[in-house]
Amino acid sequence: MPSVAEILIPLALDTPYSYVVPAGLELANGDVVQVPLGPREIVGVVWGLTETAGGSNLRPVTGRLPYPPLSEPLRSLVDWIARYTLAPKGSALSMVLRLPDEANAAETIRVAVRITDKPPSRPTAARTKVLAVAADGALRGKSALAKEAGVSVSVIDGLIDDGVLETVAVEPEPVAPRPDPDFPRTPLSPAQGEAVDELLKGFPWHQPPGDTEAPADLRPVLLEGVTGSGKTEVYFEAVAACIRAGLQALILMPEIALTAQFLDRFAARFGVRPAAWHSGIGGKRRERLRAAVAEGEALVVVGARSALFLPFARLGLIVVDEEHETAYKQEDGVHYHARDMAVVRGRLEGCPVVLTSATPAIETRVNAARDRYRHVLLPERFGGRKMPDIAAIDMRRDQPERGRFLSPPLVNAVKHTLERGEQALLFLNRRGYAPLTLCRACGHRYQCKNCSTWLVEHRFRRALVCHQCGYAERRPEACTECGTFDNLTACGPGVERIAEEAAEVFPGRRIVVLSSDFPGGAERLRQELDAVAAGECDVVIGTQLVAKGHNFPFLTLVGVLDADIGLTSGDPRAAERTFQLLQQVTGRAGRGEKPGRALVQTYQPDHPVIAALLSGDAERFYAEEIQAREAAGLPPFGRLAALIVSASDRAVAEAHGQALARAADPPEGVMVLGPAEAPLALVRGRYRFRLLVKTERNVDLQGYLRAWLARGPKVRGNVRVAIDVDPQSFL
DNA sequence: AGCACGCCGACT
DNA sequence: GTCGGCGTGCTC
Repeated sequence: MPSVAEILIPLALDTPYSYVVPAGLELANGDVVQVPLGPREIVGVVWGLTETAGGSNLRPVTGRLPYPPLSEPLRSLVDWIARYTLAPKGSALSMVLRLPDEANAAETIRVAVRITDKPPSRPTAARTKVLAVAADGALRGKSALAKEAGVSVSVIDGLIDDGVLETVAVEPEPVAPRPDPDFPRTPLSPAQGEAVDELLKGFPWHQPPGDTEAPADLRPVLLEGVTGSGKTEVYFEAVAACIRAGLQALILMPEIALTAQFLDRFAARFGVRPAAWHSGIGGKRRERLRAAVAEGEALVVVGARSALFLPFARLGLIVVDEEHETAYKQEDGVHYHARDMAVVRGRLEGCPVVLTSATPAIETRVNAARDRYRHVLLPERFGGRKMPDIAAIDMRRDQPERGRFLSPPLVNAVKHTLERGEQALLFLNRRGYAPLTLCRACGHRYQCKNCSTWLVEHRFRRALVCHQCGYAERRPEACTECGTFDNLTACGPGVERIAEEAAEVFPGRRIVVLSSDFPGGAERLRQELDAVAAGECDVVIGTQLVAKGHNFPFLTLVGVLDADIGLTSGDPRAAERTFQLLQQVTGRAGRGEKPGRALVQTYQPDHPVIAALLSGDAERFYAEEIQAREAAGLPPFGRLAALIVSASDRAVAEAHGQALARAADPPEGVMVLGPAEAPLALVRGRYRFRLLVKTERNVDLQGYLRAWLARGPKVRGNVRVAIDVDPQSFL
């Protein structure tokens, strides 16, 4: 009887394909194989094996590939994610199986040169310069040496040919140096020590001293502690314990937080920087790290959400840092939330999962409150540092002049801060100069021609820009609608406009604007962040990116320019988002010795979000918000989903979306909310139309959505429908 | 994801 | 007349 293998192929296919296993080939589930598919050969994974009677007309498996097989938990994760997200199984597999693309296998050349005792046969000026540098006998990379000597690489090559320099093959830089769990570290505070004990309690690989048979508790743990309470040091101890137990640990971080600062902090605890995994690491290095993970060599991996799909050999712990971060949401291809998938992977691997945050997501808080998750609290800042003092500036009373956005009390506070030689941050979560441009003559508002959003003026670039799809046009001199000359007006402030105002109000001060569109790109932005952290700037004007990642030790005053932004956005998570963001950004004040101060400009100081922020009473905010959600049947008590219809043609996307809406026929407990607030967006060359659905908790959302799709207009090749279960953003 | 087949418009 | 755009369907 021939063996038949079910092979899952990492393409948008729902089911595995069957192949005959040729005689002499032993296959097991999870093996990585090559199979013919149409005219080509492709990589797949053994998803099942059967014995079948009768000669079949199936094509044979070409052979097994020399990669570690996918473990059972990882295969279950693929199945689980495909089921939960309604994505084709093959698509889910493709997140796990990113095998080497030979194309970009280039790694920086691993050849170093060293001086020999042979003198150059023909000394030239350039050669002398090189020899002066190389005289110390140290090993250097070819290009590094050329650069240091100020000559071109060909001079070095000439010297190698001449025998003056010798080449030495260099061991590739280790991808995964071994962290030392017992590296000397600064002692923990008593509160931290207690949190560590509490955290480890119940971890299956942890034996509490003196307690021989403590029952394992595999519930995920929410590690909650205010900004500056030292959560990181606490979970580092869990990582250390995990390494001592001979297991691997994964630390997930939002992409933005994966900074040199964090890696250094890790190095201070463990002696070496951890292996880092993110979209930027490519080629050979990526493959070597992957292999090191699969062999259990890499003990700790710090990575962005895609690290969740690495083939760990012995996973012992997953930490999700800043678990409330929206960056954990994957919004294209397979839509998933990395925090939740981490919890699933932990369950499948039988390993503990720790979620950390100063401002947990509502759903995580609810899970903790209902004992689905354990809850470990760090209520105080580390080392007796005080929480910043937060006060409101009521904009109805302390109005700035017309056309200005900084209120007099805030200006004064900044001036005093600067006089003391300290830093101030003005926070406004709006890039560009002005969020809306309109014509004074005819009232025409400039809108993106792709998306349903206003165009944002970027004065520096002299352009109107769509923040959804990146569409940009030159800011017109005359209204494109009525032709009136020079009569466009900028409505509302963005960070650029605040910078303009700050330059007038704080003359002679060094002012920097930090936003994700920083001129010169991500690398320049990173340098600028470092410069700010080093105190080389007086006033920082920043968007939400300053709320995360970097610490600014000289910062003692935070001014929130418009705390009310986002409270009226129509997003069911608006209150939660705003609270988290403001809590994080005001928490930046006073990281150094000095206690910090935050001033919050608002038109509605009595709004529950603002009031909770001012009083520092996060508990009250969570309690009220949870109650409101429950009453409205919103997540985490009900569920939300979006159907995302996409097509390369705007009209097609829209028409198909509307047709789908008409075919909804919702049963009891399901509400089709209709198109999202700004339903249309252009994403990567395709128009997306978003339809929102809300269900009560006990409704089978997956089943309903499947039925709906089956009933709706037939999905043709150019139109695609994706399902985003519990979407995190409605903008 | 590729790749082929097929149907339409615009070129030597 | 054909070249080539892309929409459509198929791959065990």
